[in-house]
Amino acid sequence: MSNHNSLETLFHLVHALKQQMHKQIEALNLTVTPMHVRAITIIAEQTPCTASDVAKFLNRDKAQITRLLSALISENLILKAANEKDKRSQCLLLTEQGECLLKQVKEVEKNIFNKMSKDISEEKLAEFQQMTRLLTGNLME
Amino acid sequence: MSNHNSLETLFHLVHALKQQMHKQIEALNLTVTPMHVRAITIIAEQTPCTASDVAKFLNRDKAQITRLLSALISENLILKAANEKDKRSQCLLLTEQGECLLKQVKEVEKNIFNKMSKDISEEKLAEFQQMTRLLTGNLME
DNA sequence: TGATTTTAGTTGACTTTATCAATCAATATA
DNA sequence: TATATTGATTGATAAAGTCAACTAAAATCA
Repeated sequence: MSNHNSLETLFHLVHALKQQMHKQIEALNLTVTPMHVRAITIIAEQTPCTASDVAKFLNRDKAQITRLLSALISENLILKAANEKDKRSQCLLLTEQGECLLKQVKEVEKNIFNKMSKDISEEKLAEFQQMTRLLTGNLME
Repeated sequence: MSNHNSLETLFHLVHALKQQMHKQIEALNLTVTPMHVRAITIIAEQTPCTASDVAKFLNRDKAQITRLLSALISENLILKAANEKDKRSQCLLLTEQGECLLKQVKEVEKNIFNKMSKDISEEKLAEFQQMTRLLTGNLME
């Protein structure tokens, strides 16, 4: 496995993923972006969840997260509630509209996952994910 | 392997890759971007190579490729030569400066690859790449 | 052969993603 | 108590990306 080809192979896969996600989200006439989707999912799955949590999970700059969350608030998909533990931060919550969107998005992700993993065994997929995590861990040391 | 986690896992890996690449390119005081690097590598490895070839290889829009190549020409990293087979297109070639950059970039990629694959067998890596290609193929059908 | 369709490359306009720097206030640490 | 760190915001800017429209060359069709 030569180094250039392996890196390029991964870039290709993720690019294909993003294109597929874009296509299916668009087909549902949803106006959210991939990063919106990811943020909403994180907020739905972590409790409590602050901007800092999202930034850490995604390993992104605080500035980007602030803007991303601000957009989601504007779209009435999430809201901020005071964090009793820390006056500097706010807890993020999905609105009803956000919950509704999350359901649609989950469906999209399922479709994409099924398409991607067609004819591939659960075992192989589990191995693949394990390897992905290993590689990521190595890179982040 | 749940669908959301698997997609997220891949995004994390590629994000880590890009960050690592950025860090190492910056450390060499090179002013190129990741896409510059990828384009230069493609041009070096395909003969003949036209803008259309690059766009197809990367599965990107022609507009982006035109701009990318234009930037590389401005930086004197590549040049265009008439394509005798088709008056509409031009063959892309690396300049000496481009060749020099390519060598540095190859070193960066090798470092990243070695870091990423630390303690992982060649066999496992080959399997991983094979799987990556399968998944990409499924998505692009 | 001429008409029509497709393709290579360019430009315009706009969107999405992303980071560094600076700042202020709250919290943690020495 | 003084100092350092952290949460969030804003400014400024860069990189990556796409759709649309266009022109000219090439391919295809009748």
